[in-house]
Amino acid sequence: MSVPLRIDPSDPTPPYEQLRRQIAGAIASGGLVAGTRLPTVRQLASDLGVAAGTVMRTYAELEGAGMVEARRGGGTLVAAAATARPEPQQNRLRASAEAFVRQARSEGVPDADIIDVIHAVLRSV
Amino acid sequence: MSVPLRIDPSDPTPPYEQLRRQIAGAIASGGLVAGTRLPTVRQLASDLGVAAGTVMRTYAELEGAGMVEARRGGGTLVAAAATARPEPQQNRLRASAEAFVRQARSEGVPDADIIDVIHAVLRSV
Amino acid sequence: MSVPLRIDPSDPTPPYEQLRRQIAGAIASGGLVAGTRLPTVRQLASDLGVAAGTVMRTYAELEGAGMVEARRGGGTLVAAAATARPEPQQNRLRASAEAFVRQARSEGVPDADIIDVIHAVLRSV
Amino acid sequence: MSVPLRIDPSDPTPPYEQLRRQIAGAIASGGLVAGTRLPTVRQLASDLGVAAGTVMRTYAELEGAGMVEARRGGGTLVAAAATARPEPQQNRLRASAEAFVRQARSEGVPDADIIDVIHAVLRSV
DNA sequence: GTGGTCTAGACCACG
DNA sequence: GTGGTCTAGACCACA
Repeated sequence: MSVPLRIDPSDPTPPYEQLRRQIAGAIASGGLVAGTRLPTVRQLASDLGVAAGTVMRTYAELEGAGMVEARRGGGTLVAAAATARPEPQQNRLRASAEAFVRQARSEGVPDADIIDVIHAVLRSV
Repeated sequence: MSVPLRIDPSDPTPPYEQLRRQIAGAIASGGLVAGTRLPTVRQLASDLGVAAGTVMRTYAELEGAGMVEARRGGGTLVAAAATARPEPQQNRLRASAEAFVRQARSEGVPDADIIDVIHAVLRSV
Repeated sequence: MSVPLRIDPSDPTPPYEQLRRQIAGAIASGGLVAGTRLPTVRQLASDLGVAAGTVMRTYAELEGAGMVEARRGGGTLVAAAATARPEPQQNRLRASAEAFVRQARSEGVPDADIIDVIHAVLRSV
Repeated sequence: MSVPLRIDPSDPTPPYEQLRRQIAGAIASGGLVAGTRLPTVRQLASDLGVAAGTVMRTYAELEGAGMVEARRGGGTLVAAAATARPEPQQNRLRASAEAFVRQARSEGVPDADIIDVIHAVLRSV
């Protein structure tokens, strides 16, 4: 299961932070387990269309938080120490749902519409 | 039940945007109903310890999104038509919903549980 | 042929709006074509003798209207899709056009002359 | 031929100035001839949904410019001195067309669309 | 160097 | 008193 990363240029939250949250979230929720190798700085930068410095900063912050370990001579790995054991799927599902709901509400979508769109998607996808 | 607004200085998301999301979320979730009067710009600014211009910008963005209505000399009110929303967001909402649903299904979560968790989150968040 | 921008201090219309109209007009009329790079915020500010924030606001509003695209570290460009415009304005445009046409007709101006004068103005203004 | 006055709350130009321009324009173009009596301050204020002070300021500015004369004991008249003789309709038509085009462009409407909407209106009205 | 945000205080328009 | 704008300068994120 790959972890899809993307940055929204119209979001005032700086790109390095958008990225940090997504990766941190994936680690905390067990989507990324200890020892997993993260993409190269340059690789990820070009994938996302951002400057290398932006990705570097993201990795640096994650390392500062102990969630990631930079190996001398190449490669950034998800840290063993601070990593979460894969949690029961219920919690991950819940976390995803919360993220989705929060975002929708922040865009002014009323609760009723949130429910509607979920039903619509379940029907169509 | 008043709506608690707060700013996290350690969050790289700019204060005006943190505020915007909280108010937008409160309106979308029904925590703030149409016609409710928001705190005055200067009042809220001094409560939060930020400059008046910061709150002004938050209100301005909400007004631009049609969620709020500012009256000169009067205050700032939650807009009556705070539900009708333009196209673009509908598409983004749909895309987010699809991503969420796909992920859940890929983990074997039954549709009924997807709906349940959304309702649970709407109630609790 | 460069586009002369100027601010009239004696005009009660706020400077950021005077500027916005001039640039928007230039784009709409084709005086500024897609991809053209606008002056930097600080450059234009010092040229006009206003604070940088004033120009920033102008650019921000233009970006919100989709007429301009700002790139961090790069400059501010005339947007490629500077033509696709949302609904509401179409209605306002239509209303203005109807008012204009009604007035002209009520004075006995033939349709052909109405068209002629519009073309003449588009050429000269 | 009545002169339609309206204020646009979403226009950053202050209401007293929006009003001033419309009346001044009507006088200059001959739409309002010398001696014509303007509406009462209170009357106009309630018609437009603005405060009386706003209309008072408008009238005061027009009087300062000599375009209008306040009569002791009631009534504001279009001044004889500075008033324009009714101009040939060609010029008035042209002035209206220019105002329409400027507004449309300031909203980002491309020239082609301006022409289109005029044709559409001519067909439908 | 370029866009973007924040501040602190001043002044204006409106009710 | 309430919203809205401007200034002047500082600091941040990005390329």
